[in-house]
Amino acid sequence: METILTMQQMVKRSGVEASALRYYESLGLITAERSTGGQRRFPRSMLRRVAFIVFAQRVGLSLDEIGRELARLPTGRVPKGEDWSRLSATWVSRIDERISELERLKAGLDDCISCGCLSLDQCALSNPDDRAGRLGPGPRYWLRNRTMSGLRSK
Amino acid sequence: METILTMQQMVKRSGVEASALRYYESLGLITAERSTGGQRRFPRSMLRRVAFIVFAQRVGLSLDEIGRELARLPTGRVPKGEDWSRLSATWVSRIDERISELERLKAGLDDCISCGCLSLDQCALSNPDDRAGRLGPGPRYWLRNRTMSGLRSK
DNA sequence: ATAAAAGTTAAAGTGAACTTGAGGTCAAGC
DNA sequence: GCTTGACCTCAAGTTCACTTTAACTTTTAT
Repeated sequence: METILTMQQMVKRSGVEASALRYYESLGLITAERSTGGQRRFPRSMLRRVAFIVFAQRVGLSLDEIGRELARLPTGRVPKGEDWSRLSATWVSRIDERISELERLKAGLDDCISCGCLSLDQCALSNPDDRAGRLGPGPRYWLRNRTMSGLRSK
Repeated sequence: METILTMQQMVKRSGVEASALRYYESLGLITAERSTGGQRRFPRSMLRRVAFIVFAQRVGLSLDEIGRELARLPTGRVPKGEDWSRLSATWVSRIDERISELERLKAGLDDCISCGCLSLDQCALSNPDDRAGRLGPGPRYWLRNRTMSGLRSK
């Protein structure tokens, strides 16, 4: 178990491509030391940071949000388990929200799609007012807020 | 209840912006008659088609997939409730998959993030091999397949 | 008859999260 | 010492699902 990893080792162990890791570094989500020749040398702790990023993305956070979360980690020392779990504590409600939306959609498959109510006027699931109220400027944003990221609405 | 709708009426009743409706038409997801002057005139049945599109997006399908679904509708007659529900029948399993992923993520918040296992090597939730096997060419696609659209894997 | 509102097209722009390419440098093994 | 594979930077390209803009034409209401 080396305590310092090269780019390739990071890629292998995290499953995240080099280009993505460089991109994350450019956003300040991760950091790396440099060899005398200017190549990246990652402390092992970065592996966990990358894991957190991947995990958070699956939960539905944008890299921007992830950056803000990571900023709340203690500086100057390697974060401990409890530091990480403090961050992810707020995710549970987001996950629950998205799950319940999916449950509603599932229920709506029969109730709403197969019956005549999918005229958009009467259906609670795809009610334009409902949508307009909750979702702001159109389906693009609505999708970003509700389906794609799924958990970003507040 | 007019049987033919103008653009504005479509927008009002569907909650989907005119630019999006034009875009959908350009993709062949919806169609429209034209007035003598070249303006779009939508049959009422298009409202339901748009509703289906919106619904399907919430479930997590891409417009491309939605197009393929819509292609399975009967041509030559206005689709009935059962036609629609036949299409959406396959979604239930996709929704269930995504829900159970979210459940796993939720469980992982404590099990995986806060403990030491989030070194990516031992953790089943963010195991690179697991990911690599399921997700193909990297996190970008992985995110498309699993988080963003959530339900597209087969 | 005319003004205002609504609609048209085609092309370019947007934002997120990367990826790709060009043109070079670094490090390890023989 | 040299080759080979890994690595570097910076800029531009990609995908998706739209939106915006510009320059015009239709429809509707007065």
